[in-house]
Amino acid sequence: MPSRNPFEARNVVGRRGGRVKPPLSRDAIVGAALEILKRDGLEGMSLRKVAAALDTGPTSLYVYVESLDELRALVLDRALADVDTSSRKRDFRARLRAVLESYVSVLMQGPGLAQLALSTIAAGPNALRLIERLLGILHEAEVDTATAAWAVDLILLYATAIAAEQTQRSDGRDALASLSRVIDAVSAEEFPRIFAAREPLRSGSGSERFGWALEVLLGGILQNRRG
Amino acid sequence: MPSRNPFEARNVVGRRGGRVKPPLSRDAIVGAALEILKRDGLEGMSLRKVAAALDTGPTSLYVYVESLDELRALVLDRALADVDTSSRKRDFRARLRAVLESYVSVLMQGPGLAQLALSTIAAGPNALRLIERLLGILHEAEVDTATAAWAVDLILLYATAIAAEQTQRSDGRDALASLSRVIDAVSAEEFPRIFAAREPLRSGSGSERFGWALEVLLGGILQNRRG
DNA sequence: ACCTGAACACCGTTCAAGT
DNA sequence: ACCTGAACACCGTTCAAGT
Repeated sequence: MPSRNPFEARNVVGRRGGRVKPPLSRDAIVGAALEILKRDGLEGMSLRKVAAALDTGPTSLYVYVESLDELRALVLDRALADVDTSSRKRDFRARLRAVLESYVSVLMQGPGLAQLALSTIAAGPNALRLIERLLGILHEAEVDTATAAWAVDLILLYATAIAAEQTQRSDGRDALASLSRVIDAVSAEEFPRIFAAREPLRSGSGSERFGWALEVLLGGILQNRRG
Repeated sequence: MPSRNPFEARNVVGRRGGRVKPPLSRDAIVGAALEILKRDGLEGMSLRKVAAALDTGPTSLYVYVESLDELRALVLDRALADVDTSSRKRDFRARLRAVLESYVSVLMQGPGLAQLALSTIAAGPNALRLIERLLGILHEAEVDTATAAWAVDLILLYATAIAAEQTQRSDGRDALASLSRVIDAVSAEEFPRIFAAREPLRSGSGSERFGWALEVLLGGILQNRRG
């Protein structure tokens, strides 16, 4: 008896390009979708492409996934599994920074991931694990629970937005580079302050600005405790 | 001679529902698109719908607009024309808050506007006007130019994200309400800190949190001046 | 229970042809 | 210069039918 179920055989026999066709499953679908998201961006991740990658038709996915929206949420949480929350650095600032840098670097693994994180309120198990860890670090920094709850929201919002800004491109051009060109073209008469600030508006590497912003947020949070 | 150009007549004669069909123009297209965006959200704003609203075919729009991406950027800037930057309140904090509240309320005029602002780096004339004003307010608050440049970025990022979070819905359900349900279901053993913070994580009206976050940002900025 | 093909109601964009 | 119809290469989702 090679298999108890006659249909099972298909999973073994079905091939594409000589490789065995893996059985469909929620996990397989989410994995394939994440790969496509990293490669083709948020708009490029379609149910039809995911289905094609798994050697099946788009309708088959609906057995495992309710809608594209649900798939997007699953993909986001799957990606967040790679966030390293284990930093044991002594200083709580360094710990916070290490965890957030891991989060940002995960979101920057491809175009679309950060955009997905911005347009979806993350609430899967890996998002919860990250939130739990950030709450813990703020607790060690003697931030009360009520303040920490709002602070985590603010910090994650910022980190996500940074990652999105950094990976954003429109029409294949780097979006920040386009902004830079607009700023350079501003007239001193119409927008004197932008003109005066045109250097710092464009300057600073991603991580420089990230570090500064983290100090701003942390400083502001510590001095605005609600508890 | 009723008209110098025989084709001109079409604009006068062409009607739909008894109303005169307005001539196509960049402005008309952007205006129609903004209306649809406010009603149907970002994904609902399609070139084909805009064309239909203007009683023409989708291909006609390409005479005035390069792509959907360009149209989106134009629509965002058109919406930002409604931002009131004229506050003359005495306290610079109150001034900053008034301008940002106007910005957020504009983005909350419908679903999709805030989402659009998050996914597009705003660089049109109305975005520049807003940035100019914020730089001015920070200057009055004695923030140096270099710090102000980064600070405006941070503040706008936050305000935009708040508006997006607040107007976001997935599958017709309020997205924040969904999150609230997830938090309520969290186990005290697996995620003790989230469990402990479940009240404040959900609590606070939009404007309460907005006010707090603004104090955090401003406090942090004032104590982290780079100049 | 799982998978499929066909169909429906949409998309953005291009291109050749018209006025 | 402006506008159009037809066509191309895509979408998400549903439904009836298959194993």
